[in-house]
Amino acid sequence: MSADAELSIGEAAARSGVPARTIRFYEQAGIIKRAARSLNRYRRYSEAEVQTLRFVQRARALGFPLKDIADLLGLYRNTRRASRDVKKLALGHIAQLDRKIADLASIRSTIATLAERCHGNDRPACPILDELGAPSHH
Amino acid sequence: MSADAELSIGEAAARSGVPARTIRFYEQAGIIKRAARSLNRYRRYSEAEVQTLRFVQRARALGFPLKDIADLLGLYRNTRRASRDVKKLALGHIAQLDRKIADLASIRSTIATLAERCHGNDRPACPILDELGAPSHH
DNA sequence: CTTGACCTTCCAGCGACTGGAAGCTGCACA
DNA sequence: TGTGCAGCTTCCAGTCGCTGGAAGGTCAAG
Repeated sequence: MSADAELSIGEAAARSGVPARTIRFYEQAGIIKRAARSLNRYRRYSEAEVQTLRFVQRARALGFPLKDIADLLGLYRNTRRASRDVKKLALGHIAQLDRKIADLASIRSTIATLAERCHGNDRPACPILDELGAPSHH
Repeated sequence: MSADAELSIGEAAARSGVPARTIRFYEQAGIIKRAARSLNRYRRYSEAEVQTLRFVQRARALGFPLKDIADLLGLYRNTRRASRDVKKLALGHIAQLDRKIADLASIRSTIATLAERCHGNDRPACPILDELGAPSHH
């Protein structure tokens, strides 16, 4: 039950994998609570807070925006949450990802087609530039 | 051969599809040249400049960063360019896109797996939060 | 003569950091 | 005791590609 705050920000960074600067940023951004301070005004962290930092880090690695992560943390800490709410956030994020992937794939395919048709030699003729400069042929 | 600068920024915006604000931004960012001004200091655009704006717009729609677009515009205007240089830019961009798409797809798959295992009901048990909060099981 | 649409400039914010500057603090070593 | 350096503090600025707002000048119509 030790809620002791024994770690410096650098130690919390090392243990959590979140850079010290980013920890300060998350505090400033309101994602995590203001850290406790020791007499010299240095931030102090408990293992529980390191745990929270790891949570944030994993959620970021899954591409969740910080706003969603704040919500996820709230749900995480709320033992009376409904898993429905968590799933809703996840599915929303998946939908976002699908949209982005589809956009990028479409772009990729367009450029790839153009690039295939470009000789890529020392002469100027180039279907890529032709397409970009096309006088509104649609 | 008319290099007449007869259009206001609003008209150039309407003809090119690039918002007036964005045209000013492109000028400020050095993507396009400083526009000519009429007596009242309003910007004036020729059809050729509208053409350039469309070029930028199409390149943006293909996800090229503005830096690359500046280069592409240079190549576009240089009739002695080598198509090799254009293709190189395009292939570099494709590589970028592929990396991004792979990242997003991997994330998507991870979240989807987690979400499938989440009941999404009114009870708190949730594999998504379990995974995010896992105490460094690796 | 006033209204309203257009144009001008500059400043700020988005998201999620990251880097730098300037200044304290703490600890090891001579 | 000094000295050096790592680590901590704060705040400001930059990234990328816009977009919004404020405060003001200009112009044509009613």
